[in-house]
Formats: sequence, structure tokens, C-alpha cells
Amino acid sequence: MGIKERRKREKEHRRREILKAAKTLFFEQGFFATSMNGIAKAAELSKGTLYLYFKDKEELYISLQIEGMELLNKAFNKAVENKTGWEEKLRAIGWAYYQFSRDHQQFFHINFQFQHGEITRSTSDDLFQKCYEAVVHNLNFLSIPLKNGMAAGQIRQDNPMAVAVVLWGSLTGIILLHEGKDHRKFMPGSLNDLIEISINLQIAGLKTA
Amino acid sequence: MGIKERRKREKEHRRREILKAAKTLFFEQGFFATSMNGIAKAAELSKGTLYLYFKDKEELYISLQIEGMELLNKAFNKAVENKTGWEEKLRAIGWAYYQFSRDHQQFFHINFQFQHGEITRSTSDDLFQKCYEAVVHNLNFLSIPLKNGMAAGQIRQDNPMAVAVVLWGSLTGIILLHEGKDHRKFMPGSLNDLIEISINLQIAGLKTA
DNA sequence: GATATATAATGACCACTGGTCAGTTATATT
DNA sequence: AATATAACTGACCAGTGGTCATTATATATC
Repeated sequence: MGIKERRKREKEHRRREILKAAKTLFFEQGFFATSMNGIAKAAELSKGTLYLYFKDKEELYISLQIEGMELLNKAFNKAVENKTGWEEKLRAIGWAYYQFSRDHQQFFHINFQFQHGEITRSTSDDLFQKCYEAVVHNLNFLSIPLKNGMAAGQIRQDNPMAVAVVLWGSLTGIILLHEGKDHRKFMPGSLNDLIEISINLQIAGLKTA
Repeated sequence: MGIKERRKREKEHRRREILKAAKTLFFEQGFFATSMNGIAKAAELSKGTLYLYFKDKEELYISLQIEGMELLNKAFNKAVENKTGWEEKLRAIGWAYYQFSRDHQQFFHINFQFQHGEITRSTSDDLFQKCYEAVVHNLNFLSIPLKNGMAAGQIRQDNPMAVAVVLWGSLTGIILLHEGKDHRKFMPGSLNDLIEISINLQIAGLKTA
């Protein structure tokens, strides 16, 4: 049945178009300042139609999370190319995460809001699962050099995933706190310096703690 | 003029009553789920009156920040009592911060939202300034043992405030990410373990990095 | 081609939001 | 008692996310 397939394709196409319009607005204005009316207008559809393709505003927003995590995954992979040894790899991943937060601030933000559960109150279980796995995939990637370091007896820790979460959370927190409103920025110094201090501290700590 | 003074007292009293009602609702439901109508009803006042005492919803919310930071400051002071040496003090402060985030989750959250600038778009400059100073006060407290460690040549870093911000941001990030919605919590293991790993890593790092 | 069926899209409508302001009420001064 | 000042009210506004009976469009059957 070619017709059914074509219809399915068309439906998928519409879905992507809505998501594209939503992405533009969400990225320009953030989650709360973006309205469903606005998205409908941008997608040249009526508001009701949006709800035929997405359960609600949150689901529309969180659907972008997967794209973001795929981007980050690519960045991670690229970062460890030509890098040897767990320490070099770890440093590269840390800086790649920082770079990701600058180049794709909105995706970085969506991920935080997802992980933090701010915007996940109504998300359906299967979308949640997909997004969850996308994050865990990146955490796993981060835990590989940690495992290597432990296997080599150079890292005195026994739970690579927990350590990965600690590193990830630490950088995330520093970046977030440094994001304060532009003209009265909260934290002193450049974010670059803070990230450098943090990475140095934590890697030095891994070797001796 | 006793009358003017009495009026001033009464006005201050009303202000505090409104803030009390707002605090109850904000703590129960969070910032977004709390409505000005609800606060007005809880304070047994009309909605319009709220706006005679507070510029808007954000200002009402952020006004709670100062109380939170004072609480944290007390907790910090208590934590370092009977503690000697920069390392012991640093550890105590770290755990006190963690404990604060558990005992006063809502205050912890307000502080994050303030520092992050989510809820500060319209806050007046002088309220912002007060809240800002309240945070900096705690960051300064955190930087004291760091200075001591540096003066003693045991910490190989030269910017105590930057390091304080790194430690503060790291714990904040880990705590936030672990807060995900209850029934499908995001991160593995207990938060306690993660905090322990983080504190150990960073203190070990301070000694060698 | 005409008719019936299934699918897709609409936009008026709902209860609600944060915020405003002309008008009312209470208090203080003369 | 009359005036002036300060405090408070709630109907009102433009906007929100979300719903659903209705309408339009494309497909299947005769």
C-alpha cells in the first residue's frame, strides 16, 4: 500500500515542520516566553493541529532534547579522536562539554531542564525513556576513560558511573551559575578560567583521592 | 509623631504577612504553579493590594532569597565551630551546604534561580543588590579556609574566590541533577555518595593541582 | 462521476494567568 | 463636621495552554 506509506511520510513531515517552528521560537525566547499560538502561527497551522502531533507544550519542547544529545555525542566522539590515555580523553570530553554549552546553549539548557525534571511533569513515559537513554549514552561515554584509569590503577575510585555523574554535574553547575543575566552577571572571572580550575582540580583529585 | 511611626510599623507588618502567605504557597507549589490570586486569598487581601507592597510576582519570590541566605550563613558558622584546619573547615562547609539543600530545598532552589537569573528579569536593582550581597557573603565565608590553605602553602591555587565559586557550583550542579522527578529519578546511587565523592575529589585536587 | 467513509485541520471557546486602575472605604487633620 | 490623605478593592484587560464540535479534504466503494 503506497498510499498509507505516503500518508505516514506526510505526517512525519508535518511533525518535523512543527518541531522546526517550535525550535526556532524556543531558542529565541525560551520555554516560558514561547506560546503555542506563536508556534502555530510560525508553522502556518491552527493551534489545535499542534495537539494532534504533540501532547502538550512540554512534550514539544522535550522532543528537542534527543537532537541535542546526539549533537553532544558527536562532539564527544570528535573530542577524543587522536587522544591517548584516560587523562587526555577526560580533559577533552570536559572541554567539549563546555564548548557544547557555549555553541548550543539552548540544547544545553533543555538537557538541564530535562535532567532536573522541571519540564517533565507530564512527559509520556516513552519519550522520557528515549531522552533518558540519550543522556545515559553520553554519561557512559564519559565513564570509559574513567574505567580505563581505574583498570590501570591510576584512579582510586571504584564506581565509574558515579564519578562520571559527579564530573558532569560539577561542570553543569558551574556553567549554569555563570549564566546569570548579562548586564549584571553574577560570578566573577571568565567561565573559561572556572572550567579550567574545575577540570584540573577533579583530575588531580582522581589520581590521589 | 507617633502616628506616622505606627503606620510604618503596620505597613511593615502587612508586608511580612503577605510574604508569609507567599512563602507558604511558593514552598508548597513552586514559583510557576503559585498564582497571585492564591497568595491574595491566603493573605486575606485583594490581589491589587499585593501590588502595593511588591512590584510583581518575581519580586515577591526573590524577597525570600535573603532569608534563605541568612539561614545558610548560620549553618555555615555552626558547621565550622570546633573545626580546625582549612581542610576540616572546608569539608564541614561542603556538608553543611548539602544539608541545607535537603532541609531547606525551597530556599536552595530560590537561590539557584536567583543566581542563574531565571527569575530576575524584572527585579529592581536594590533588591537584586541585597540578594547578591547575601550570596557573596556566603561565598566569602567559603573562601576563608581556602585562603588559609593557600597561605600555608598547602593549596596550589592563587584565586580563592574563583575556587570558592567552583566548589559551590559543583555541589549545586550535582544536587540539582539529582533532584529529578521522584518516581523516575534520573541519577544513580544516593546523593550522599555523590557529594562524598565530589568533596573528596576536590579537596584532594586542591592539595596537588 | 457520484456517494460514502476516514482522516486532517480548524478556530471559537474554556478556565485561568499576571497585572492595572478608577472607584470605594477607612483613617487622620483641620 | 468637613476635608485631605492613605489604604484597599475587584472588575477588567490581554494573554495563556488546552479542548472539541464542526468543517474541509483526501481516499475507497459503488
